[in-house]
Amino acid sequence: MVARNRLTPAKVVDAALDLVDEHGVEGLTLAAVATRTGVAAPSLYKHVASLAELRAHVGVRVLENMTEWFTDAVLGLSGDEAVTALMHAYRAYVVRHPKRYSAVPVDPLHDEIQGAAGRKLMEVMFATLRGYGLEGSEAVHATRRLRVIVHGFASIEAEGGFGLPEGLDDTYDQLIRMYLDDLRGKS
Amino acid sequence: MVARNRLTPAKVVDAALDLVDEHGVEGLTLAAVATRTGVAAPSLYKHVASLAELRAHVGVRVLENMTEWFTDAVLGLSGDEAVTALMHAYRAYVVRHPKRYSAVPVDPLHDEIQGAAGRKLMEVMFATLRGYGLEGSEAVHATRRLRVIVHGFASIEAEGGFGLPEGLDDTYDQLIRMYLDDLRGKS
DNA sequence: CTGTGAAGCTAATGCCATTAGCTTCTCTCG
DNA sequence: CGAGAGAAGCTAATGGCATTAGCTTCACAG
Repeated sequence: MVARNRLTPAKVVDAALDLVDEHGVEGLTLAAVATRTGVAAPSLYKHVASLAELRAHVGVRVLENMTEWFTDAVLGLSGDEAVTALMHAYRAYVVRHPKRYSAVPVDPLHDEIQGAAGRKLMEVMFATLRGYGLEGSEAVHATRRLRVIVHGFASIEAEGGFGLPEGLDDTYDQLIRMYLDDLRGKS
Repeated sequence: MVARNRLTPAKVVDAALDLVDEHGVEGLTLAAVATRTGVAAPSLYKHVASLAELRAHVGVRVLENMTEWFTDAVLGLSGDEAVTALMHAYRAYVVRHPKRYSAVPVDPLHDEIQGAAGRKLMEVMFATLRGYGLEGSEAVHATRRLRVIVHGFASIEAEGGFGLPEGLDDTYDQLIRMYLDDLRGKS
């Protein structure tokens, strides 16, 4: 029998993610996680090596969540439809969880803990561009351009960086069209 | 006569900016600024209200610096030449000062301290697009798209977010061309 | 020559992460 | 059934940091 109220690394990350969603990255503190999980702060070290590591695991959780969400969004679609769906899904995720998105480091690829999760997310983007007949570095460039657009827009919107939210839907539609035209123009 | 070794708010921000450049935002601590300015930590409060305020002032400094740099870059140019110069200047600034760029909040527009500096920077972008005959909200959208691209690329590059730096120049050139084509297509 | 205000200092508080070392509980194996 | 080992939790202690309070000093103005 597994004990009932036992804390696990997963539960610690759950609590941490909730804190990030509610109060942003600055709100993620071991003291707060301890309170929320009903445990003394030093006890957390039985499940997590440090605050830094906990932050990394939260990042993994978010990256995996995004990957799942985006995969669902593009399943069964291809070409412009798939790209459009992916871009809308990306924005929708960030609008729904703005603080969470701001907490994910932009450079997960070289991180020991987050590397795999980051690469999987990139894979989804890369795969979505299949069918455009891009070869070698062309595909890499196209993926990068896509990432620049979705991340650029999302990170600004997540932090309220556009003045008024007036017409943001239009701006995003224009970005999507710009990207699709660009893909087409290079074929 | 003004005393020689007197600390001033400006000197405090100087030291803070150096710390950010060297060790990133996390490295910006009042204790470190105190050491670097040769003063006891509490003495800083004679010049700065809090660590948060100091961070905001560092942000202002960077925004002003960027504005100056970009203004120089586009002076005397117009149309595609001006846009290209602005985009290259943006990337060049961030490559030269990556940690500094990461320290600037993405939402300076609504901040009491940084609002004016943020708006001036946006003004430069907006003005660079003069001459394309964009009317009303068209100009707003075009400015936003430009910002999305330059910020998206720069923030990823600044944190080493692209896998290898292979071919990043090409990727950026493609983004510039994409944006220019987009501007042209809408005229 | 004096006194006032700014700039600096030391002492103290409180929050947080992290470490050390002890206790307790649970499951496994004899 | 009965240890005993290992995991998970706890309290106490340390050290870094921001911030506040209240004192001292010093340059300058009158």
